[in-house]
Amino acid sequence: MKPPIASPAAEQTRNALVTAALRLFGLQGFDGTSTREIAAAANANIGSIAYHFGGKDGLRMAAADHIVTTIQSIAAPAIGQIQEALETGMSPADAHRRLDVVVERMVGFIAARPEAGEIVLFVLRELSRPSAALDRIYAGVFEPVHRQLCLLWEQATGEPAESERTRLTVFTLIGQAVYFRIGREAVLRRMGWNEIGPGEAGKLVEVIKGNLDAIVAARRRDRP
Amino acid sequence: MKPPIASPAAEQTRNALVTAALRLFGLQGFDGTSTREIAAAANANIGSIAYHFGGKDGLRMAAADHIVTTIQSIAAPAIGQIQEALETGMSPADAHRRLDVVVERMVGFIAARPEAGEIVLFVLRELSRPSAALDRIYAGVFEPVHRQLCLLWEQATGEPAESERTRLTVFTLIGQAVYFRIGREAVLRRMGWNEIGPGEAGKLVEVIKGNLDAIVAARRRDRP
DNA sequence: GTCTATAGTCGGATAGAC
DNA sequence: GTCTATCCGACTATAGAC
Repeated sequence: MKPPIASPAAEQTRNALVTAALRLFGLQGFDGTSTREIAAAANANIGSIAYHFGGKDGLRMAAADHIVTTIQSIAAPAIGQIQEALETGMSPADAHRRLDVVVERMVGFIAARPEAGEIVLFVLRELSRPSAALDRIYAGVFEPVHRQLCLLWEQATGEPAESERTRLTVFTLIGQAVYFRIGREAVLRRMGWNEIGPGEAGKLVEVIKGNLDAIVAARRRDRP
Repeated sequence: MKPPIASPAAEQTRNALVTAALRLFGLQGFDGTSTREIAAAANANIGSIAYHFGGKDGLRMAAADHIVTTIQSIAAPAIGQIQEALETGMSPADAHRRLDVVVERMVGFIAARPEAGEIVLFVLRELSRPSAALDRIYAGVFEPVHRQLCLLWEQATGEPAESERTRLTVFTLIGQAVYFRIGREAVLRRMGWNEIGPGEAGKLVEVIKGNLDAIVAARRRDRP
């Protein structure tokens, strides 16, 4: 637990530890990372981990919380805007356009942005080996974002937001983006790329947006 | 290295170790799994790991090789059949139908089959932290399968198999399936499912096949 | 081929000095 | 609050008995 009154120096140590832990856990996994390594990367002392977080597990939870607040602060304006539009009503074309924008942002964030990469990798590791940290991330990020997208999908296609098909379809959209992070190594080799930078990310966005457009159009044809 | 002449008992120990290692590495990661644990799961002795594989790393390579031969034996007939059809020529509709079948198989394999789950998890861990083991898996499984799919895609849509867009599109297809393994925990929670069994897998197949149909149709419209 | 014993390393946690 | 020293447990690898 965080002490009630924290000096600026203490807060700085805390932040450095959380940041380093997030990066190293994401890159090497929880088991693959030692507290000594984290302390060294944060220019902090090993003992400070126990002091600030009670131990390695506490540091994992703190990293998860950090992710939740980070993403929420990034996504809050976008979600608010969508929420507002949902309440005042929007046309299917408008919803479709907003979906395009979301895909663009999501692909850029997940597949290409290096700072975001740490977060994505951390979350993926939590997904593959769920711990208490995942519960917070799921409740704070995953579920609300997925729900928003389902609502947008309903506006764009007319399919009920909470229908099984809609929820699964939204997962397939997310999956297309996520794969370019997960399978990055295979993608790089097969494409002959050295990295997924802005240029490559643009190509991914184009393809995934093309897929989205095709799927939305087909679904809309199903419900005239 | 495998000794030149192996008794049946030795071979059995070897196999038990590789099988156990594959499962545990996939579930817990390489660092998260101890050789003691593997030996116990295989009903073998700790020393036998050093004897048969030289050490923990050798066991990882052996597990990778096991995956390659397993998948190749499963996929060989399907690939041969496609290869044959490619040589004698096939209609776009025929190619599209074959793509549907591939998606069905792939989703069933990746997302639902429990025995396959071990393999998928192992591969995903290798992708996120590439080692020499990944090289074999990539060359033996990944690259050839992806290449086949690109050829099928060309037959179905008319887009060149090795164009950037085709290769990326095939990755988005794979990504849709893979995500249901990676993000399984999030999917289960959001869908209110307890597992991804045959029933759930059927729903995934339906959605992903629907997506595939929509994308293929759109691409074909682009090249009349 | 299989197993036991052991050497050597590294990890997380803690107590106590400052 | 920060840092050092240290304990104790767990791990891999190896040597040698059988």
